[in-house]
Amino acid sequence: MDREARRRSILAAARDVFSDKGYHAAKVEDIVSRAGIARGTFYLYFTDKRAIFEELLDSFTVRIYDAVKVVDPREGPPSVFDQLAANVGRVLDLALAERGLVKLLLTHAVGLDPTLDAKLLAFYDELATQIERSLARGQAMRLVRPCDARMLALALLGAMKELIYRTAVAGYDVDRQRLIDELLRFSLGGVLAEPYARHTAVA
Amino acid sequence: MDREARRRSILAAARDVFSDKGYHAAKVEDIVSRAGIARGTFYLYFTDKRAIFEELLDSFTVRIYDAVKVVDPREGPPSVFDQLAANVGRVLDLALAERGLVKLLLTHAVGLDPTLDAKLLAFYDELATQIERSLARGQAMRLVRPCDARMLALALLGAMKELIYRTAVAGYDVDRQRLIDELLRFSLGGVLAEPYARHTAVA
Amino acid sequence: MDREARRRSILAAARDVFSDKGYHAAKVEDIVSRAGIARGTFYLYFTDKRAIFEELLDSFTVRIYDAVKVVDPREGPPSVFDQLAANVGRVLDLALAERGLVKLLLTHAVGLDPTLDAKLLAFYDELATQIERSLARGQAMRLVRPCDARMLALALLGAMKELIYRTAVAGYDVDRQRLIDELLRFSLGGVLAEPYARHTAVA
Amino acid sequence: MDREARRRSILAAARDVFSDKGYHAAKVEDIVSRAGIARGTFYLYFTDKRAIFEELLDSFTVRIYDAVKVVDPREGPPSVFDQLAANVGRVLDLALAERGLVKLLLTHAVGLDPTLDAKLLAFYDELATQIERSLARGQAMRLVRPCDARMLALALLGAMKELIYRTAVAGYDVDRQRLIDELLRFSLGGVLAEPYARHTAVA
DNA sequence: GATGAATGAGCATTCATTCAT
DNA sequence: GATGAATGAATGCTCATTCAT
Repeated sequence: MDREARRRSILAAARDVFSDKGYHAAKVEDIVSRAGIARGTFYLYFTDKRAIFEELLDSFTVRIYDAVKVVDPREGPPSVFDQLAANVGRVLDLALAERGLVKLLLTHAVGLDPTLDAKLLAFYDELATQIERSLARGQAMRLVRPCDARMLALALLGAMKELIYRTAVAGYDVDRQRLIDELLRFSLGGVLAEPYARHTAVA
Repeated sequence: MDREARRRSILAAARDVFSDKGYHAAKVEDIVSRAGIARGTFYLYFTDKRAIFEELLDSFTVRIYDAVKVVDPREGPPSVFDQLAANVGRVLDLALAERGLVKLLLTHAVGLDPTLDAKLLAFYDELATQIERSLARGQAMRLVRPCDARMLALALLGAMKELIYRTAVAGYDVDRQRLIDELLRFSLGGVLAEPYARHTAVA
Repeated sequence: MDREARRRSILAAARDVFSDKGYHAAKVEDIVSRAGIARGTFYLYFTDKRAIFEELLDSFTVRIYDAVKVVDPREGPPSVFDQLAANVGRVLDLALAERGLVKLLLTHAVGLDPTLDAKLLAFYDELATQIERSLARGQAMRLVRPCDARMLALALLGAMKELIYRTAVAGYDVDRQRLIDELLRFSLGGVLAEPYARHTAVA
Repeated sequence: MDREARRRSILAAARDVFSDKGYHAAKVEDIVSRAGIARGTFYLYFTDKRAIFEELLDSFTVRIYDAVKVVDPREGPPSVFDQLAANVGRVLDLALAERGLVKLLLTHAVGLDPTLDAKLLAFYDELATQIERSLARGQAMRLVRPCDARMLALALLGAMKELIYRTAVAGYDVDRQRLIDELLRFSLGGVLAEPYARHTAVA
C-alpha cells in the first residue's frame, strides 16, 4: 500500500470514528484500530489528532466550495432557476454521499475551540457572501426585490444548513428533487399564497 | 444565602464559564471559583458537571418555548403579521439578553454526545412542529400556498437559527426591527421582485 | 498530616527515588508509591516531576551555602586553619548526612538539561568565587603565595567535590578527621616533602 | 565508502549530537540524519543507541590513558617536574581537541545508569591509582611528604577534572602553559607563601 | 548492504468526583 | 451544610528498534 493510499485509509477511519463519537470521545486508539495500523504509524502521517480532524474538515469544505458555481444570470439554458437548482442539488448530493463529513462539519466541529469556530465561521461567511453577491446581482437586474442582501443571504444559508443536516444526518427522509424544488420555491417566493403575497408582505 | 439563591448563583457561574470556554474546556474548578464556593459544595447542588450543563440548556429551551406563542389567525388586531413579528421579536430579545445561553445552545451543546444531540434535536423538532402547524393552519385558510409544510418549517427554523446565532454570538450587528421585518418579508414573500414572483417560482 | 509534613514526605520519597535511579529512570509512579499517596496528590504539591527535582537541588545547595562561612583572617582562636577545617567539616558532615542529595547534586543533576547545567555551574561558580576571595585576602596578607586565585579556587573546588563524591556516594571509607586534615594540608602545602618544597616548585 | 569509514562517520555524528544534547535528548534520528544514513543502517553498525555512546566513551578513555605516562623519577632530563607537566599538557591538549568528548565524559555520561556510573568510576579509579602510585614512589624516594596517597590522588584527580571541565567545556579561557604551571605548583607546593608553608601546614 | 515505514511499549499529566473533617 | 485534600482512571504522544523490500 503506497503512502497516499494509506493516508487515505487513515483519513477514512478517522472520518468514521469522529463522525460516530465526536472529537473528544474519539480516541486515537479507535482510529488506528479501525485503520488497522499501529499507534505510532498514525503519527507518521498526521502530526496529531487535531490535525487529522482539521484536514477532514478542510478538504470537505473545499469540495463544498467546488460544488457551488456562480450563477450566470444571462438568459438562455440553463435558466437562472435551473442553475440555482443545480447548485442546491450538487451540495445536497455531496452531503448525502458524505454523511459522515456532514456530521463533522455541522455537529462535531462546532464549538470545539475558538480557532476551529473561527474557521467554520469563515467558511460559512464565504458561502453567505457568495449568496449575497448573487442576490445583489439579482437586485441590479431588478429580479430580486430591495432587501438587506446580507441578512437574506444568512437566512438562506441557515435554511440550507438545517435542511442538509436533517436530510444527511438526522434521518429526515425526503425526495431529492422535492427538496430542491421546495427550497427554491420558498427562497424565491416565500410561503404566502398568491392573493396575499404582495399585499401582506408589504403590510 | 438560602439554598435556591446559591443554586442560582452556581448556575450563573456555570453559564458564564461554559459560554466562555465550552463544555470540555470548562473545568469544575472554574465554575466553583467563579461562584465562590468550595469544590465539594458544587456536588451538593448538582449531581455532576453534565447535569448542570443540561439544566442550563433545559431551562433556556423552556424560556424559548414560552417566547413563542401560537399565532391566532382570526382577524383583528394584532394581525397575523404582527403576531409573527412579535414571536420573532420575543425570541430575538431573549437571545440578545442571554447571549451566553445562546452560545451554549447553538455552539457548545452541539455534538457533545448522542444523548444531548437527541435532546437538541427534539427541541428543534418541537419548534419546527410548531412552525409546521402554523403553516398548515395557514394552508387551511388558503393564506399559505401548497407546500411541504414540514420542509418549509425546517427551512424557516434554520434561517432563524442562523440569524440569531450571527446576531447574538458572532457579532453580526443589525437593528432589531430591521431584522424582524426582513426575516418576515423573506419568509412570507421570498426574494423575488414583484413581476417575477409568480412566474419564475412556478417555472 | 498537615500540608507541610506531607510535602516533606513527598520530597523525601522523591529524594530517595531520584537518588536510586536518577532523574529519567525515576517514574512519578515510583515516587508516589514510595510516598504512599495517589498519583494526583503529587500534583497538588508540585507542578511536575521536574519541579520537585529542582526543589530538592535548590534547597540542598542552600544548605551547602549555609555550611560555608567566610574565613576571618584576624588572629585569635579559632585560627585560620581551624576555620578552614570547620568549613570543610561542615560540608563533609552535610554530605555524609545527605548522601542521597549528594548523589543528586554530583551525579543525577549533571547533564540533565542546559537549564539545570547552567544552574549547577552557577552554584559551583559561587563556591569557587568564595574560595577565590579567601585566597585573594590571603594574598593581601602575604599568607598566600602569588598565584592565579581563580584557577586555584577551581582546583580546590574540584578536589573537594571529588573527595566528597567518593566519601558520600562511592563507598570510599575514610575517617572524617583524617580527610579534613589531609585535604587542608594538601591545599596549603602541596605534596612535596620539605627539602624539595620550595626548590622544585620554583623550577 | 568502506565499512570502517562509515562507522567512523557515524561515530563522529553521534559524538556531536550527544555532546550537543546529551544522551536522552539525542535521538537516533538526529544521529542518522547528521551522518546522512538511513535509520536502519545505524543498526547495522551498532547494536543500539547505548552501545554507540559507550563506544565513544571507551575509546576516549583509552586515549586519555595513553596520554598519561608513568613518571620516571630517575634523574636526568626530562626532570620529574617536566614529566608531570608533559602529562598534564597531553591530557589538556586532548581535552581541548575533543571538547565534545570531554562533555560526554564529564557531563552527559554522568548519572546515566548504574552500569555506566560504575564504568566511569572504574576509569577515574584507574587514573587515581596511577596518581597514587606516583605519590607512593615519590614517598619512597622522600620526595613526597608522608600522606594518605589515595586521598591526595583523589584530590589531585578532582582538581584536574574541574579545571579541564572548565577549560574545555564551560568557557573558562586560560593560557595552556599558565594552567599547567599553576596546577603543578599548587599540587606540589600548595597555596601558602614561603614563610608560612611549613609552619602553618603542620599546625 | 541499505533503506525507511511500521511498530508498540511506555509515561507524565489532568480533572471529575469523593469523603473525612 | 460546607469544605478542599485526596483520589486514580484515562489518553495523547514519543522514539528506539525491527524487518520487508
